[in-house]
Amino acid sequence: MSAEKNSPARKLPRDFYTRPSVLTVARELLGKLLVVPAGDTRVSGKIVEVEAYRGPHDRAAHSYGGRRTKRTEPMYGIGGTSYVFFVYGMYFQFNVVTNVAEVPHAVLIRAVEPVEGIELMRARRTVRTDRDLTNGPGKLCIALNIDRRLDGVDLLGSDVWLEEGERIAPSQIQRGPRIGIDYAEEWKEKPWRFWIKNNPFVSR
DNA sequence: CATTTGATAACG
DNA sequence: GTTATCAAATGT
Repeated sequence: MSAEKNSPARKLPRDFYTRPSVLTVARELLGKLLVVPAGDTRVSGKIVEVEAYRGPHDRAAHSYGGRRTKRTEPMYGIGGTSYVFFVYGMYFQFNVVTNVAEVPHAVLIRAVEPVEGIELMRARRTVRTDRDLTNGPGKLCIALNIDRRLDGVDLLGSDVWLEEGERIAPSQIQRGPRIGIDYAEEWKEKPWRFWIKNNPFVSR
């Protein structure tokens, strides 16, 4: 496993992230592999559910209205930067920043399917079934050990990154409204959540 | 349905 | 500086 530990050849390139449409990037993130190294091994998961946030216009985005604080700063970085934030007093959420610098768009990773390091995930999460390991945005952060230390890091670096994965046919992709943003008025109905049809690891 | 705390905005 | 409000969720 150490031979491909950091497999740079499969890492998604900068221009995957800097494209202008956050919706396109969100859709194409499905099937990709999210990797977080753990010592000499890797813990990873296939992305099966995402949501796009398109600030400053999107009322649901933390960058709504151009809000720029210490917390939201990473969103203004270049595409391919990570944005990890803390919510509800106990959970982290992992996001991939898209577009060019100064345009605060991001994609929230809502669920992944465990691929590598499943034993480590089980140790970190104490749940009955493997299905509950990573089927939610807060859960996957615990399973993959994603926290504040990964906020604002470069996804082309070696702390956390994304790799080429399975190609998902357009017919296998479903879309619908985002979750947990009841305060976002007309923006809450935008169908900016994408997931892989029938995948058991999509959040409930 | 209770939980739990950092970030943020609104004060003064 | 201090205080009040609330949040891209989860476990039960």
